[in-house]
Amino acid sequence: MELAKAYNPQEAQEKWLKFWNDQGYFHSKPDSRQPFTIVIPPPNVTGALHMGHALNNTLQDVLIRWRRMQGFNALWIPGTDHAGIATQAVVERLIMQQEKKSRHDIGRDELVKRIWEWKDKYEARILGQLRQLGCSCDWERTRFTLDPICVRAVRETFFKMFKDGLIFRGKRLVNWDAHLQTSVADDETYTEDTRGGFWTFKYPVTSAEPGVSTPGETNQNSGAPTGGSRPRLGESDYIRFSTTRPETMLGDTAICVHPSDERYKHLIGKSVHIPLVNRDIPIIADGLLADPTLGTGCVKVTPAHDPNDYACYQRNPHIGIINILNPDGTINENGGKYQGLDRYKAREAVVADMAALGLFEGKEDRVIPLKYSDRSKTPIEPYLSDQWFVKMGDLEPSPRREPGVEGESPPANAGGSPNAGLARMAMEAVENGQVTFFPERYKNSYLDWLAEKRDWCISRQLWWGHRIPVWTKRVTMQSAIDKDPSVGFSAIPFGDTGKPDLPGTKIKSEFQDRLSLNIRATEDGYLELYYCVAPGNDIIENQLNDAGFTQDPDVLDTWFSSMLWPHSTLGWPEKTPELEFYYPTSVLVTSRDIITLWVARMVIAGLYNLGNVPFHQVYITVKLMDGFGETMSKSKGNGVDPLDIIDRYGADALRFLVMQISTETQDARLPVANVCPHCDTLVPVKQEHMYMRTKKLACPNCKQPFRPGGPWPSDDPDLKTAKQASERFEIGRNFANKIWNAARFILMNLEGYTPHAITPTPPLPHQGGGGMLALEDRWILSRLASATKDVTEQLEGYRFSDVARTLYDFVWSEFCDWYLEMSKGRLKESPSPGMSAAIPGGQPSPPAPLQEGEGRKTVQRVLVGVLDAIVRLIHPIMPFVAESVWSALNEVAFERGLPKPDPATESVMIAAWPEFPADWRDAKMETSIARMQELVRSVREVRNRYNIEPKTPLDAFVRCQDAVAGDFQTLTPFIKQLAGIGNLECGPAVTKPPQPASHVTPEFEVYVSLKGLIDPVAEIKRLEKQLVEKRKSLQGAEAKLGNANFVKNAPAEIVEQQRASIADLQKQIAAIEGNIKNLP
RNA sequence: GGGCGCUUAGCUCAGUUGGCUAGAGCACUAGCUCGACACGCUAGGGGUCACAGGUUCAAAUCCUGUAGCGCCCA
Repeated sequence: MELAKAYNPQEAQEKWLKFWNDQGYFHSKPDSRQPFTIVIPPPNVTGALHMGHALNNTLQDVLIRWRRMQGFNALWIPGTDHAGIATQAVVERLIMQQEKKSRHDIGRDELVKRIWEWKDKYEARILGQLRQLGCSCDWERTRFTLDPICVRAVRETFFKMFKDGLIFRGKRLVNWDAHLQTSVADDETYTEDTRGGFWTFKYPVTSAEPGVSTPGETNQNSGAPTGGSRPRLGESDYIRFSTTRPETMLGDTAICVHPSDERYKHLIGKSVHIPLVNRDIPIIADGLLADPTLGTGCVKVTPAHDPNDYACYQRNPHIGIINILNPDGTINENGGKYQGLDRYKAREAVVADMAALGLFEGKEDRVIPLKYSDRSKTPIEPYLSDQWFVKMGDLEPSPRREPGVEGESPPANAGGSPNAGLARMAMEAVENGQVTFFPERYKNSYLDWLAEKRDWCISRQLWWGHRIPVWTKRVTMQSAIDKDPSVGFSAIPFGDTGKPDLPGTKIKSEFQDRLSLNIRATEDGYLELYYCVAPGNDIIENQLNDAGFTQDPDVLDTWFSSMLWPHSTLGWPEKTPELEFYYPTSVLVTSRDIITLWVARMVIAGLYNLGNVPFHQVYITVKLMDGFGETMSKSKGNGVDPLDIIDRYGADALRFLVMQISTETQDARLPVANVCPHCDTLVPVKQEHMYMRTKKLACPNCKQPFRPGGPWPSDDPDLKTAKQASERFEIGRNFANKIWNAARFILMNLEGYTPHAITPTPPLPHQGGGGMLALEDRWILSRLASATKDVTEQLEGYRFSDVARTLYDFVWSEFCDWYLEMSKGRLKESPSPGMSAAIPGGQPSPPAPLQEGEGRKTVQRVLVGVLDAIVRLIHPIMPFVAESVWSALNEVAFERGLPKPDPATESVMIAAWPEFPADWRDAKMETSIARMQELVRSVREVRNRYNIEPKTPLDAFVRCQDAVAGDFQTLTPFIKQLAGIGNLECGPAVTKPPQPASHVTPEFEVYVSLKGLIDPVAEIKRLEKQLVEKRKSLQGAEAKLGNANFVKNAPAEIVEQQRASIADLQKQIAAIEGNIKNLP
């Protein structure tokens, strides 16, 4: 049988993807095996997958394929995430580009419809990419965070939390995107240095004490004069301050100084006048906000529009809080005459008016760090608004719950501490080892973040997502007490007492598992009623609508649905067989930047909903950087498309690289190159090529121009754009080809193969008729057993990079470089027995019981057996080349395997993971071969040094002890073959040829006869260089042994090692010196 | 400001709990079509382990500090 000369990844991918899929290997259902489960971190449907996804998903597939082979019932659930704001923003931008319409122009229903269309397209694309990578996901179980099963889980969780008092309404300063008119999370913003201004103003100090104002009063009174009479002021009666946002003066509610600042001590408690809105505000002392060393030492306080000022307000609530912005970024009614102006227009107007009043002191141009919305690329405004929160802190001693209700269970308390809140519960799961992190250090980020127990703002002012299942109505206190029919109470199942007392209003018992009520009194004397409806109660929802309640327009933070992913995908809240069998999942593979946002919340949700952690292990992947240590992104133009890589190098190559770079560090660099669209040359990406800064680049090879990769808005018909790649993928491509060709060689030599048991134990000579194992056979089996054990342990410890290296070294440097070469003699011997190495070490070879071609048969079995094991071991990493070789083997060596041959499975995917007895490993054997390798290398080195034709045989004389000579004699056929030796003599009494090239090792000295070819001067020079090195080592070793402390303190074996090395070195030095003397 | 990581050959990285003369791949140099593989074979050159102290018989490895790069949190 003969394979193609080179491995063709595309052909293999096409063939085996279809085969695996048709065979249904990816599908899992509960059975009697032990489960091994992974849920995919659902990629956002925002766009296509990038290299980071490829990395993450490759590792998951490696784990799944490996565990499946180990006999686990392996399930990998795929799916995608609706990714709230990210997706909505992308689609809104598209609609704006194509139709010049905003979301308000097309309306909520239409926008949501358009986003679904986008989602369908990108979901298909993403899942297709995963398939191309070879991911063995159970596609029949594909989920989407907005599909009905997930919707139900979200509503169930929300209802449960609402009922448990864990969800509450509160005012918070949020990042407001005035363009998209929504709040955005911190991670959806970025900070950029922006040219701005730094204005200095002064406020006149008034003598009167300011009245204490509440927010409500302040709002209503804004614009009305307060503070009484104001006498004329001197210069010392002003307070000077600076700001980068003058328009926020409209919302100032205090001036703040440091309590220890002598300049202002006498003013604390007095007030200043804001002429723009004709309002007096107090001068307060707050050591946390004011810094006496900066500027004037005074700062204005605008609680509603600055996070630090808001914190100051929380410490000093009496100063009040005034919101001056409308959602669209214009000034609202609290801005007096500036109402309706855009905030930037208002800024100009404020500065002009202050100048006109003589209160403007000057402006300095300054570069300031400004927060931008990642979605709209417009500046963020800190903005005060009503939001829904999840309470993260510990619970009150008596958790707020409706009294007397049966079946009510407190939040799962898996951590064990009484009254542990959500954050505490999740911390305990990690502290007590129910969840472990790899690498371990990441548990610190998790614990530190949870320890803050900050409440989680879960509402988003978006249209794309899970709509908040709360119906609201604002009523007067009296109408509530009167159960006024006009406010719709007749439709609502209010409690048995007939009166909504505050708080803790009861709901009629028959509605308790469907409805939960929260009532909030407003500052202006109204009641706000919030009904949360459990899923599947459309009738109640309609009743609420009919009674004039409105559903909250906001949607939930995307992470609220993502946190349920490990159990919602399995059908929760239904008690499905899948949930029973696969939950908790085995491991989560994800990136470090969402440890807090996602991992922690999944633990919370798992514990809260099911009383059990969602996974036992968390593996945090490295983060991919480009060659300059910058994060990769499409917008920079240094991103690599995984499909381009698969096209160019093959999926196996991509996967191998991923393994290789997955070390325990946190970053991995991947230098990126532009691929010349004309001649396919790789041109390294330089930093000046990024961000579309270079429009045109000349190929250094073909000199033709092209455009470097980047987020170009459109194609250029005249200038082709480069795809991107990296030559680092070549190692994986080459490795796949190497495996392929090793298989090709073996398959070409399998004629007459017969299966038979192969085992290096019990020791020789006979294997019950299975043929005699030669030394090299036992050696490769020893190495195989060792590599297999290492790989298994490395996978268990998530040491992916080590796995790649172990396999690469074993397959390439041991199996191919040495064993395959050594096998060639016996393969040629057919049909009569010939060259084969018996066991060295003085044991006489048994009388040859060999039948015709027995050596060939044995080596065929070993070759097939080891190749079979290699293919299994490599399969999780490089499934396509593995399956290709497996299927080829199935044609000619269907019965195979170590130690006993068995009929092969039809796919390597479902073959068993190899495991070999520990006693296959034989250190003595490995030493013999290593010594032989050194001998061969030293002769080759001589040949290369003197530029002697490979075909010219060399005579070699090896001086060594009898035991070593015995080994060499046994291995003579290989030594001659591999080093190109004509005559080989070895033993203690071997005489040196005249003028030899020499090589000295601790165990033997080689002399290669060069018959006058030698260059004595060069040879002496080389030997002297070696002498210097050896003497230096000798000195070092002698110094150590001369140190009494070393002999006293170091372990005996280390001391012994040094002694032995001194003896070796002395011997070698003497030999080299002798060799120099012998040269003329 | 707090936390984490990185700095080893021209490049990308290994280097287990300190212990022989610090390794690999790519790149470089020289030589190879002997039927597995030029995506290859053979050999070679190339490193003051960021810097400065300290602990130790012994430091790339442990400790302290400095510098640079990067990430996370505030």
